[in-house]
Amino acid sequence: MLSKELVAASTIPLVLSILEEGEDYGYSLIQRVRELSGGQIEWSEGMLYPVLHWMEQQKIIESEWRESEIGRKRKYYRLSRKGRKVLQTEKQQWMTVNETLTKLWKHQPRLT
Amino acid sequence: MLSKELVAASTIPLVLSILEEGEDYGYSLIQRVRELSGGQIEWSEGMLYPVLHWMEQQKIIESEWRESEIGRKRKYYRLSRKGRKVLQTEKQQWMTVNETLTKLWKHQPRLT
DNA sequence: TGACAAACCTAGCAGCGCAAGGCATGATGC
DNA sequence: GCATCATGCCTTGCGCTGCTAGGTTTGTCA
Repeated sequence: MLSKELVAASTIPLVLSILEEGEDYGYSLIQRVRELSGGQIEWSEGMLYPVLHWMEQQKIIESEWRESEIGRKRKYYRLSRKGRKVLQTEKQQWMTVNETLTKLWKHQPRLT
Repeated sequence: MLSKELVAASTIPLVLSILEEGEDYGYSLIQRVRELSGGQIEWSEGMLYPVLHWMEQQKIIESEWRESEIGRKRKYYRLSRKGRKVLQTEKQQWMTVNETLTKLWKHQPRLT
């Protein structure tokens, strides 16, 4: 189980990154993330839906109610133009931290 | 400037990783992180000191007041045995998320 | 017909991040 | 001799927000 801080930090980048590959809906996002992470990342609906609403309000994603092939209604989300930009800066930020950590992890620890 | 979520998620891994290389004190940690990140990560004292206290209380780091060579008192921190274990799981968690994101970023976005 | 999975929603409040403010001391400059 | 800056540590308090817990609807399968 991941720390809640790490979950908080990665939720938006993950949602944006998945939507970059094509539209998707909430319930499915939860499962995609579980699969992609090999079961390590477990989102609850209660945390995801509010995030999606916030992201839509910020206009970084757009939604559309549609009937799926199997006859069930779903709210599909896709990236907006602004969302693509946000994703770029999120990527950048993530990589900054990642590089800082990686730099430290490459060192052999000093012997003291 | 990094998002506060990302700062929250990376603080403990960063502190532990720096201390893995050898003991250090609070004020210096702030500067080390600034340098390591090329000025991207800016910790405030108000957020760091409480974290250090919490970490000490959890016994993942240990502290010792010492007079530095230049005659100023400093509180030096070092990793405990438990801290090394925590660092391992933190690393693992970080890499899990990083790999999930990297996996997504490698794809060419589908054309829709 | 009732039980489960799929799919979505939100009120409410516990908990905590950190801005803001405080203290002490050494060095530097004039 | 005294003001100012950099170094170095500490904590209170409260504004914000994450997410638990609870809810609804619809389709399907036995």
